[in-house]
Amino acid sequence: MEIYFELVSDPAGLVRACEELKGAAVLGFDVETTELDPYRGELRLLQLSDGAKTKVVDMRAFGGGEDPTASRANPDLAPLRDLLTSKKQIKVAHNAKFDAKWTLYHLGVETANIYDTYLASQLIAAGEGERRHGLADVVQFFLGRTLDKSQQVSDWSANELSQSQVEYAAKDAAIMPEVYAKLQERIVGDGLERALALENECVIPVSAMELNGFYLDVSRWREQLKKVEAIQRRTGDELQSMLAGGVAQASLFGGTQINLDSPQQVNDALEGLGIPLPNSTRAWELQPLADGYPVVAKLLEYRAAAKSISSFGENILEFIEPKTGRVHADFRQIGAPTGRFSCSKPNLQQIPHTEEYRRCFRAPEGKALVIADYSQIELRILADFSGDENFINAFASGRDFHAATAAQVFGIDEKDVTPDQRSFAKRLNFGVVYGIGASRFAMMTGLTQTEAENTLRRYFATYPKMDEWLRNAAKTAIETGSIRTASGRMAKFRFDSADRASVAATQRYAKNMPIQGTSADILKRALRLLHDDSMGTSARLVNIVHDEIVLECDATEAEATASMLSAAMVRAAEEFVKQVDQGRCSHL
DNA sequence: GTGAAGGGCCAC
DNA sequence: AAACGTGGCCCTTCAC
Repeated sequence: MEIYFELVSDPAGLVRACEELKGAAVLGFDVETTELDPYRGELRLLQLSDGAKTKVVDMRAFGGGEDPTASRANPDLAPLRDLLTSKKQIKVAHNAKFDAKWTLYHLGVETANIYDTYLASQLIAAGEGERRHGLADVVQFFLGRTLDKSQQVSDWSANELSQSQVEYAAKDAAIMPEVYAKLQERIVGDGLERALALENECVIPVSAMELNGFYLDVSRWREQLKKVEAIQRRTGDELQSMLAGGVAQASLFGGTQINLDSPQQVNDALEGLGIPLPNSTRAWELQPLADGYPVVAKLLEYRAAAKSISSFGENILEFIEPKTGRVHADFRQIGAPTGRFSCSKPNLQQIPHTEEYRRCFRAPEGKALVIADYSQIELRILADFSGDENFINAFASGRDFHAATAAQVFGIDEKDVTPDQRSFAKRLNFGVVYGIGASRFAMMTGLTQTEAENTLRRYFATYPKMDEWLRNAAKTAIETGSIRTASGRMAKFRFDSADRASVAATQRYAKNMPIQGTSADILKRALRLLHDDSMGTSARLVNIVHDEIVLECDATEAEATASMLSAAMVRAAEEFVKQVDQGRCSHL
């Protein structure tokens, strides 16, 4: 495909180019950079295209470079900024977070009216199969054409870019309006407009969050690490000697050393000691044995320390960006088919919730962290979806939710609920949104199969409409092969109807997906509302953990930021479910 | 050496 | 026939 493009490298040329594109309703948008990380590299080219006319802007000619100071302040770039921030035109980009981050950092502007073809493609696929969502894959799938991406990793730092490089850059932007048209047709056809709007409106908040990064107190972190390392050494030594008796052959070098991190070797050693082994050496299987066998208790102690060292040790410090002194993790907007975010490098969504670890992620001097989470959001969504009066009633303000459930299920007064009964109710409440069955409930509570079945039966008899809703979700999944969240986000699945396990897995997933996915819808909506509300304030998004939002702001604005945050979260939730509490909101 | 698979465990 | 959903990351083991 031959395309018409123009390389723009002077102010007058840029004015003309932007003038030519101003009338288009849809603009393809792409950038080429020397690195993947905006803090590390240079924004080399910026491409915009209405599908017919394509402009490739040589950013180096406008003061571009690794340091964004010059390009951000360059008045010659005003026409480009106007175009990007114009709400009139849809900016179509593939994985727009990437382009948005570079333009945010190097041009100082928030791109408006983003349409992300990567997210759109993911929504349409609805978690189905092995489909890939790279631009070339999407072009192949939706347009039936092959896109050459070989120049993507070429050297974009050269002073003189080759003709094929510039042409590649132009093509990537030029094809976007066409990709947009095809995808949008499917989005509308599949009823995914609202879900995609949520996603597209989230791109800027997420881009900003990644650029903001999260401050980590390195000395507190190392302090904690030292403590755990000492525990690991001590428990490791003790465990070695306790296990020694169970190892068949003693080493020639005195002590018998086994690799404590090898489940296989540990398993053999435990067996040698005559310990009745469960199916695996997983913590929850070993826990019941810990009381009777000190060596098992020691193993669990060692494992906990080893896990902390390996997953939450020195490695996280390597993610601190020297330019900012902060951790800039990678958030995937549709990390799970349910719509949940995932996070990596490092995963800030799996930091242990204990005080020793959380205190390391603090606000820098003069700043404050404001943290808010939804209270029992998934259960509230289930209550709202099912309309079950008894279940909704358990949420009445001032009540202990799990105790209220226990009272209803066991037919007693709330003040007479025993700790055991409350614990059963709590585990049922959590399990029910995952489609728990009697066997699993029996295993986790120690009840017999029959007792577990009876308890479950009593639970669902107490909440008949909830039971009905869950059964109906499972039925819908089997009959239609798909299920949706409140925003219309869809999950498709294939299953083997002859295979009971596969059908059961599909039914469990179908019960959980709309709930988990609606929770994700709500969080995404909250991020957008919050972004708009926080304009002109000191509040900055620094982390999200499924139902929790973490902001950093000037210490003097902590109170105001906390009110703003919970207000935005409540408003977002109310767009999808009727009644919701803002949960806890704290600032430190 | 590199990479996939599997066990294990952190978060919600 | 009995496996409660979604992720990421670490380690060992084993094949290439």
